[in-house]
Amino acid sequence: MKPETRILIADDHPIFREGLRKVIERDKDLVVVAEAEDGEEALAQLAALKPDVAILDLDMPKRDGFGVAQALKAQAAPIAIIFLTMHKDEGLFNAALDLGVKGYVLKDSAISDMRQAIRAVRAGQPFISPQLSGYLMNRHTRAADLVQQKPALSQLTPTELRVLRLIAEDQTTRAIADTLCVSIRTIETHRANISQKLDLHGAHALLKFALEHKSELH
Amino acid sequence: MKPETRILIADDHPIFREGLRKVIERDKDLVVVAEAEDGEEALAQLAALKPDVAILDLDMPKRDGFGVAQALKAQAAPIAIIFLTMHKDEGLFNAALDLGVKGYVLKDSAISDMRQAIRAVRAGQPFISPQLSGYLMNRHTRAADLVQQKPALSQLTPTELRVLRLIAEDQTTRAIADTLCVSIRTIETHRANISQKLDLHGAHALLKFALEHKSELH
DNA sequence: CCCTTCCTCCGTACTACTACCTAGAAAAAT
DNA sequence: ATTTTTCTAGGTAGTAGTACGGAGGAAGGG
Repeated sequence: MKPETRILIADDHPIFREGLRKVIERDKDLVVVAEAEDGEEALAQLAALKPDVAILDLDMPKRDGFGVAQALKAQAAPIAIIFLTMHKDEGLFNAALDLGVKGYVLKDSAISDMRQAIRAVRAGQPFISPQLSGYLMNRHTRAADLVQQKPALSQLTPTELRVLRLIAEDQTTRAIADTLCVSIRTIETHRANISQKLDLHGAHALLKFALEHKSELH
Repeated sequence: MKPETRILIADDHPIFREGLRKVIERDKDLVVVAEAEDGEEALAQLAALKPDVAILDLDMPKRDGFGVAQALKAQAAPIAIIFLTMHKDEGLFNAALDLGVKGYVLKDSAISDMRQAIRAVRAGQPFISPQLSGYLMNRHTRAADLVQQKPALSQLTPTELRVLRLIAEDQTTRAIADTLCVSIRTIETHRANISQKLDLHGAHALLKFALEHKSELH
């Protein structure tokens, strides 16, 4: 068997690459199979060698790490991506997450964190440098629910909460009625009451709300 | 002036406390002013000394770290809290965040991360051990779209993408038609084509999809 | 005991969207 | 120059959900 993880490092500073390689290869099962000094070279190497993990500097000539990630994404290549950057840029960070990048490591903490990061993304787990955890908390928590505590889900009755959970699972009113073994009309009443309590109006307001607050419903 | 940060360590293992103290006090401006071996003692010390940061083990006799944090919260004490734990427990983690705890460090990475964590929470910033970043992502985005890769938005035509964006903004078919100055029927056709291309079926599948992939539509 | 809350169910009208279908004009690709 | 794609628009039908309305029974606290 061969449980080793094959890695590409893309960064335009040779010294940095060398240092990172040394750090990574302290672990015997992590192998750096390629280095690249710009985005084009990285893509070529990635296509040729199909490594398991790509460590991409965001600041590179020709094509930056972001561009490389987009290309990989477009190819649907099964390569886990770790972004490496000096800058704590929230916009870039969010864009990276939206792209599906699971690893985001600050160069400051690369020495201590990179090996853990590689193992994490290899296992499909995300790994975010803790200095950026604030950004992560800002996502979706768009100040709305952090500033004003949750919009009073507490005023809902147990049954209403249950219905709301099922709505969040994209169940139709009929399906919910079957699940709870009650009439459709009952569920419709619950929907109406929930909407009224939460001040929701319009065609899909309830579904939208349920989807957005899914995680608070469990 | 006195820019030093005063710290309390609460953990029931004396050797661990000693080790952590050594690590922390490598930095001259970080001072461990108190140690406690259980929750009661921690609360007493906190009340007496009013340190800036409390590092609380979750697993302690008499009153665990969670209980101490709740008590501090109730007193509205201006003490930043860092939870320290061996366990990767998602429920506990979420409960901690809901309590307002900003620092959450795994014991594994305490040696390398703790000093950064102290500085972060001292500045009001969160610090989450990266091994837990997955939990953080689960909190508001159920991570569904990060795990599976994108279902080919590329096969949509420009107009279809435009319509999809407006759907994601919760616009009704009529509103979209008005915005684009075309007939409602045209938008309905677009919706039908988009749904077909993305293999979406059911009442609100399109809206749900649009909401979940909002970030990829810009 | 009364009153409130909660859960249950129904009627009617209306809106929004889906699910099929056809079809013409313009633009792009071949 | 012909074919294909894209955008446009419509017909007809059905489903899902909203927006009102009303009503009975069960549980619990005053």
